[in-house]
Amino acid sequence: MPDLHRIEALPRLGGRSVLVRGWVMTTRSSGKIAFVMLRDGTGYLQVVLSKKDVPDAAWEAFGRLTQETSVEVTGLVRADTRAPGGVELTAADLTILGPSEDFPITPKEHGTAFLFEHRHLWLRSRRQVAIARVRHEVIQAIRDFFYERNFVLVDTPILTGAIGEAAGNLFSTEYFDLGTAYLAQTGQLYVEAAAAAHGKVYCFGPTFRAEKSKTRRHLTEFWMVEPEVAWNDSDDNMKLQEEFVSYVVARSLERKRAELVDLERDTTALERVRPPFPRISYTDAVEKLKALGSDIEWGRDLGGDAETLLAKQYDRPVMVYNYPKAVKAFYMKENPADPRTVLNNDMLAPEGYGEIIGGSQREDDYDRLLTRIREEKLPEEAYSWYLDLRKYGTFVHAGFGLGVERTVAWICGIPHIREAIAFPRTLYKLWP
RNA sequence: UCCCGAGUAGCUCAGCUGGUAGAGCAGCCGGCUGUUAACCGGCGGGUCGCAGGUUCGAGUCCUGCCUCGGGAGCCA
Repeated sequence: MPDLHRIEALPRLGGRSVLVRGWVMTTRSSGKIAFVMLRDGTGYLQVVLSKKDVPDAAWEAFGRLTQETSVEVTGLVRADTRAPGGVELTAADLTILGPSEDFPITPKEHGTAFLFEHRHLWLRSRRQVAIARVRHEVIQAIRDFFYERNFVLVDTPILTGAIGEAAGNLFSTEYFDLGTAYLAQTGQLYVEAAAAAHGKVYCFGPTFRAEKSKTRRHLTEFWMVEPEVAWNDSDDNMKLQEEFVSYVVARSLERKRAELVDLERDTTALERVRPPFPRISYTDAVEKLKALGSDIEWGRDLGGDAETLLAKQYDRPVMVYNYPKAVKAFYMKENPADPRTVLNNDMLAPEGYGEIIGGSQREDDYDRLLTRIREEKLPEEAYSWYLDLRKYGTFVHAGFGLGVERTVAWICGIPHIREAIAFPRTLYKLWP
């Protein structure tokens, strides 16, 4: 029997006899000649069977092929312009390895509810395979970016005591004799501690939000990468963000172009994603939005509609900085030039994908931070270790969080964030 | 929590002002030696989300409930 090869290797094996294993996507036949579209995870291959050239058992097996049957095929690799992909396999033999009865996901249309009920099987479809591979590249690019710049990865806890922001939107669980533990909604406070140890750090892991959000931009469990850099101010922070996002997009274009083409993504929109990104202050953004007909008022956070409207004015991600203090988290540093605002910024992706980054320079003054904790009526004791960071050699520092699924959804050009993760967790989806 | 929308065959949907439930795909049988979501002919397939009400008669009208989708709020 010939050697086993993956479909991705076949274009280089023209004229050779090979063994391929995979799953049947579709079959077609015209009486005495038959076609099988096969996938093995590395690619897609058309197999051609001619009744007179294969054993009777193989021809009979073809008749029993159904969608997603796993098979073993031997044959001759041949270039052929009639084959999708340009290469096909002229079968010498075909054996069924695992039958597949009534595969639920047919080549026709399905609704999203049905598809997510069958997410474990939907993952096999061509489109979902392409998205997963772009995600894989995005994550690898994230790690490479920080590795190349000598950031240290620090894994932050998923189980935490009362910390972060208000506890109402956190998942909770009993934790031995210590009372209630919460699932982390950010690793930021911990990376701030680690930044004083290593200078440049990041954490990367799952985050949990118990918000009852039902939108195409929200998940209850999502992946977030959060760099934190000692001695960076808000301007440095924004500079890092635009370099970072440009790097991730460029890597996706460079190494996953075929997948983006599969997804019918307009890659010219991604080619434009290079520094510098436009920057606009919150105050100027409000004026601009008003001129565009929005009913936004200074002091309110930007809603989804306002974000989309603003982002549409630019051909690459836009950074909005210095929001009103009242609508932002306690740990953000007050803007010395305008104490009504803080030194923060959001990055809005183009094409309506919304906020992919939220970041800020952190409050590094002990007394002001304590005042803010008290103003927000947060449990002071729980933040004693966080306050310690300002007590022992306080330092200017800034960081941000990037949502992986939102970024992947934007790069892929898919309408819903749920498709950007293998097994999404949403308000009504805990299975499969 | 609030506001919209949708539940009819395995799937996607149509079903008008109330009058005996339909199509395409999938499945099964047959045909075809180059198909590209192949095509052609045939066959089977239904508690119309649930409960109640109006009516001679309800998939269709009314009330309540359930489930799901989108959006608001919150955020990545």
